[in-house]
Amino acid sequence: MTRRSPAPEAVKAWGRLMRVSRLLVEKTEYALKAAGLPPLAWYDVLHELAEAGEGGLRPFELIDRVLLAQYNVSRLLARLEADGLLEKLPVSDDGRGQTVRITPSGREMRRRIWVVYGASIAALMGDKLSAKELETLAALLGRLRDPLVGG
Amino acid sequence: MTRRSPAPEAVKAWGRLMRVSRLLVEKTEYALKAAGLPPLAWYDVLHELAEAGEGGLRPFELIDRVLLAQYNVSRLLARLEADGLLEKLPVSDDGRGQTVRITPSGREMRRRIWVVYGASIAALMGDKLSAKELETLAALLGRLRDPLVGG
DNA sequence: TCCTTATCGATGCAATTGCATCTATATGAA
DNA sequence: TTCATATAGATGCAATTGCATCGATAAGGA
Repeated sequence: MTRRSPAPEAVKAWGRLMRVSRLLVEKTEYALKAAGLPPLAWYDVLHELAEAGEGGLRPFELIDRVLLAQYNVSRLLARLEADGLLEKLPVSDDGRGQTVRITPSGREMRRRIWVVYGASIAALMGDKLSAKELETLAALLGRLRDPLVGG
Repeated sequence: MTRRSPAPEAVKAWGRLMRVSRLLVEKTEYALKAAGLPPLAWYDVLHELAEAGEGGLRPFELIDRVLLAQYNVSRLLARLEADGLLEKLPVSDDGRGQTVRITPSGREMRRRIWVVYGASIAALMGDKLSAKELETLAALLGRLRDPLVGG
């Protein structure tokens, strides 16, 4: 990390990015709460587990995907398990680990969250920019990802 | 909030926005921590207070500007005050409130944080996109702000 | 004036997060 | 095998956040 000072355009874009992302998260979390649903992080985990299918995922695989710290994943999984949304299975070839698999309730919860979450995305992004603009935005944001991060 | 489901472009842009903003915040917070400096939220407050000048700001004015909940601002100000970075003054025409003013130490701390924060912005945004692209990004993000929010 | 309601800011308590560390198993070198 | 090191995941404890509410002052109508 060099010690140069940033271009004014960079500062402006940074400020907008920080402010807008927080605003959108806040509004979405609020909508979920108002609907009596759990927070976004739960959706992220359920989404990844649903994608992973019956084979499930190891917690350490989840860590990369959901961008949470190890201890946060550990505790989040414990909460989801307590709610019956996923199950932890021992993994045969590694006694340290476990495999986490989504349950039918978990899939149902994911679906219920998506009704509100998806609507929030539609209202907060889809209604504000055209498809072309959304693609431009996604492309520009993609260039800000760490080169080490694929996808 | 309608119950429509979002366009694929909206979902993709949303995902990028969520992921990139978290990634950039994380990297910046890490850089600050590594330099023995306080978190970004401290900078935000010190920045606003520095802009406000000797007249200071009322806490409720700060709430809009830094996009934090009232109780978070209340406690954040208490921490900054405990560190001597700001002072709270009674306000003559409103017995309920106070005015918060930055101290010289506060200005110095703001400057020190900016060395690292600014460098982080330069590295994470300035180096990744051209000035023109940064302007496009800022303009698109600007359109995502709530219409109620000015600026 | 009196009373009701609104606003400003603080705070008790529970939940969550961050940090450091722990236990247990795996891996790899000697 | 044996020991040192690395990795998977959990957890004790402190700090922070979120929620609800409080105390105090203001504002506005009867």
